[in-house]
Amino acid sequence: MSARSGKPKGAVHRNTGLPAIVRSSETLANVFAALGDPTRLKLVAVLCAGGAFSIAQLTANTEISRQGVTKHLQVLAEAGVVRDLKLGRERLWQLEPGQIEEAKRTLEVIGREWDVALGKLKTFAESPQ
Amino acid sequence: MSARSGKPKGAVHRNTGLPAIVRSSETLANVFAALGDPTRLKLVAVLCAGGAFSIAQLTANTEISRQGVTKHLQVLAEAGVVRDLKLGRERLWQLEPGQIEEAKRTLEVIGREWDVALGKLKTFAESPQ
DNA sequence: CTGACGCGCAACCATTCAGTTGCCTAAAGG
DNA sequence: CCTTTAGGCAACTGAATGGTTGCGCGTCAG
Repeated sequence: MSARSGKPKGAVHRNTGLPAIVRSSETLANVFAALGDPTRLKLVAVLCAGGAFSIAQLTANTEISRQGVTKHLQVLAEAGVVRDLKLGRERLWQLEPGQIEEAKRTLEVIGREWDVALGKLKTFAESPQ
Repeated sequence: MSARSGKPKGAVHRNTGLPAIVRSSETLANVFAALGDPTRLKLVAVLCAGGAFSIAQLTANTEISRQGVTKHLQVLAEAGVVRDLKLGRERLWQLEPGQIEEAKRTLEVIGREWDVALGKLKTFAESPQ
């Protein structure tokens, strides 16, 4: 902080570039955080192969206990990445690709924005004087 | 763990579907985890606007101390999302979009895989017999 | 030279997190 | 009925995380 002077932090979310990245950063960060664990990433990988799987089935693919898997699934559910549906005495889990789609779009925006910035830098460097 | 017994974890990464998602899940999860924090997400959003920023500049946009920002930048750097270059007594940070691109591709694969699975389910449900 | 600035290192604290174990409930099935 | 199977709830532990403060070191400017 110190003597860096003013810069009213509203400057971050102009409507110029990076649009909803900052706005809903909470929700979005939740999605990324949910995917930011090897075990959960594997769970998602299994679930995206289609269908709905029970906790016991999902546990069979991991090295951890059933309760551990349950906790991970809850994290994914709170981030809106998966959804559960009860069936008899089982609880089946399936992917809910909405939030993943949103996260993907964010990464696209970041990459695009970066490319544009590079282009501007280039033209600036090439401009005479 | 309990009755988890053997299970040669090679069964997880068949080459059947979900390709490199599982293989380099460590690295990939690191990238997602790095993006899975509001402060870091904002840092990335600022950095993707182009150019290289010093720590002091980046700190001005957040509510936390300079050391806090430094730590976050280190996390991002270890995930390969940003890169630093020393210049005089300053240390400038810029985006390194390679890993972000990789992460984006992963999300694309997940979505596509899911769509394919839905399609199969549909045709199966519609098939006679 | 001297002071201010930008930054790194290390210690420290509180909170969260991943994972476990133990026990309890409920649905099937013989 | 009794037993098995799938899962939920709660408590607990160790490790990681986010954040802070204090201090020391190089670098630039007057």
